[in-house]
Amino acid sequence: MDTMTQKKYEARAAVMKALAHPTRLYMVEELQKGAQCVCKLQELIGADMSTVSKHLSVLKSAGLVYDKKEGTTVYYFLKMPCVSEFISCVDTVIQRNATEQLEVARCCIKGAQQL
Amino acid sequence: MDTMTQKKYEARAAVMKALAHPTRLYMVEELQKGAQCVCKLQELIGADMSTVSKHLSVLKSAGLVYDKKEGTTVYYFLKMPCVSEFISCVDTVIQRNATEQLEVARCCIKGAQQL
DNA sequence: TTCTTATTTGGCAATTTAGCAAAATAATCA
DNA sequence: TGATTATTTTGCTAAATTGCCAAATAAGAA
Repeated sequence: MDTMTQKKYEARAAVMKALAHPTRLYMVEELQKGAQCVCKLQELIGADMSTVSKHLSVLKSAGLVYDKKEGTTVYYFLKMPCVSEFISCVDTVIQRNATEQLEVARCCIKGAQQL
Repeated sequence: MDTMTQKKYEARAAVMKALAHPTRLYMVEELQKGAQCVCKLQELIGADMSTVSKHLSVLKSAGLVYDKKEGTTVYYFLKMPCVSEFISCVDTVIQRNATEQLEVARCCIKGAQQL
């Protein structure tokens, strides 16, 4: 694999990594509805303010959000027009996995037919 | 955030995590072209066989691939119909980031206009 | 200027992840 | 059966990630 190709996968992985956390996925979905300040996100998430801020900076480094300061308040905006389809894809995988699991249970585990 | 909602984001993050590695993204893209045995993937990737095997098991645990044994050879198959769009979305983000960076350079850094 | 509010940064411990090497499995072949 | 090939598992160490706390910044209000 040449260097260019390697760089390509590293770049993709960097974006994926930024999204690979429950809290950050939640943030992304909230921000899809509209911009929010850090304080509001903290309220929704319920973690330490510094934790929320750090998660936002991870998303920002990956270029998934940008921020805008108004007074002392910082608003974060999502810049990922394809989020919906993106998340739908992930949900499709999850749903298929669940379905498969269920089928295995139904046919192979006694007492699971009625599930 | 209720438990159900939390579970949802954790499930999504688990899938994302499985994809958040250059090697695994490469594997996914190779498998999109068609099933491959571990040996072939190792050859393409050039890492230790055990490393390749472990990456594949991560993808498998996330339900992104399944495997089929033929003799001593194990073939891996991708089961993620939406991969293409998924990766396109990531690439879109990367490209926009690159474009923005370039614009910043052009307008704000002396000697960068000709880029 | 000092106080207050909103946010970011630095430090640190706990957990997770990555990748190699060696040992364990599994299936086929001689 | 013993040898061979393909793959997985285990053990280990190094590196990265997470989240809280405390300290540092930044902007506006008193």
